[in-house]
Amino acid sequence: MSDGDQVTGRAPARSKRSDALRNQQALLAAAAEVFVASGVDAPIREIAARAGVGIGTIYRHFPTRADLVVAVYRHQVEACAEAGPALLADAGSPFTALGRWVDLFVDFLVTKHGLANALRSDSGGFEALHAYFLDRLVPVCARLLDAAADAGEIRPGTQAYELMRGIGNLCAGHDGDPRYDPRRLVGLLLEGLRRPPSS
Amino acid sequence: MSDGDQVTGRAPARSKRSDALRNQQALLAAAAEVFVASGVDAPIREIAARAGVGIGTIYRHFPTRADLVVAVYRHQVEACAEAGPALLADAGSPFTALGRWVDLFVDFLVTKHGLANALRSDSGGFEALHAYFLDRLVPVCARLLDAAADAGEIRPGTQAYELMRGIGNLCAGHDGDPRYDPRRLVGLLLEGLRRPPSS
DNA sequence: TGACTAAGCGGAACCGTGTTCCGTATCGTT
DNA sequence: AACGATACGGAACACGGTTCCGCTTAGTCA
Repeated sequence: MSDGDQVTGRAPARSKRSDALRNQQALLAAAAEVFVASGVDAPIREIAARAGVGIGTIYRHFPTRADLVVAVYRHQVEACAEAGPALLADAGSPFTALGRWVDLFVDFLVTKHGLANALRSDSGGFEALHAYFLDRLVPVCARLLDAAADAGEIRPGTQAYELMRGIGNLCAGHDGDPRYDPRRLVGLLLEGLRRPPSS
Repeated sequence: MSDGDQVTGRAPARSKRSDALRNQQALLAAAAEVFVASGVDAPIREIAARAGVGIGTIYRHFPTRADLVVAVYRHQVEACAEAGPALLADAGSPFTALGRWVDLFVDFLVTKHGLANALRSDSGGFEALHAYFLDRLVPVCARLLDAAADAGEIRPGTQAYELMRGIGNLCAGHDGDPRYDPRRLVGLLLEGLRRPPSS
């Protein structure tokens, strides 16, 4: 890990210099994009270029590839968690918010997917991350679902864990096969969640 | 595939020149050794060096890594199959023959292990290979078991498929962890097969 | 047997990645 | 403003895959 906290703690930003912090953020964002576009095996240089930093910088912040992947993972979980309430407040309707949120969640899953490979050998740190991810996101999703249900936009009674699990499974087989677009199916799933027009 | 036959056929050695054939054999043997020692991701150069040929030669015979791995796989199955009767004839006792044969079989399994990875994407050719391997080897093992049982060296009634499956499973978790030596356990398994001294 | 041809060989050279290292730029402080 | 610590960038190196081409040699034919 490049910063000093455990999975359960918040990022302490223990850094000294402002530019270092800026670069770290840029790197996390760039890596997330590149991972989505090219998988976790994307060339380091590509990530550095996208972030607008040198190669040395990336190695200073994240000595190993696993460090970077884990950091992105946590960053994405955080972003997802924080985006929930924000979307609820900003988007036109709870259902729209839910839709946007699910989109972020899918981004996250795609990134997460190669992660299992990148972390083989990394002892049991993987399970801890997974638990963290569930603890953090299920409540957020639940709140979005509740809001949409309260607004009468979707049928009530859907369980957040179940929905997230379903989305996760839809994203699982994703191997770059152009014939299989998980996002399309997830969209369908959401559509199916809609309350049937009150007959 | 570099030679032109299917899984079910014998190697046709359709080549024209003798040295080409020799090199192909040397390459198969060398690759098998290197795969056992360093896994299927071993550098091409290392295999070429071990076989005493140039890099170009390896690429001419086996254009892709999968080609080489498949060829080694089939070569090993063949070697295993042919070694059975030979060992039975040469070794002192059927049990010794069985022991030696199992040793070869383990070599094969270790090689085979990384194979699944190397063949992802290679359509369903993998299942065909697996079926071929079972068809070819189960009878050989069965004959060794029968001979040893007839000689009173092991308890009768052991099923070849079951034994092979068990050995396969013992070799499965093999990740280069020095604390886990499949061969040791397989030895134990064989020892357990021995007929208890007729009480 | 010797000349000839093309199959086959070796490995230098090239490319794309990961990784290291150090001179330079920048930040924050005094 | 000056200065030391910190961080930055990217050239340089290491390493493995892949290509390509001049040389060697097996096999043939007279």
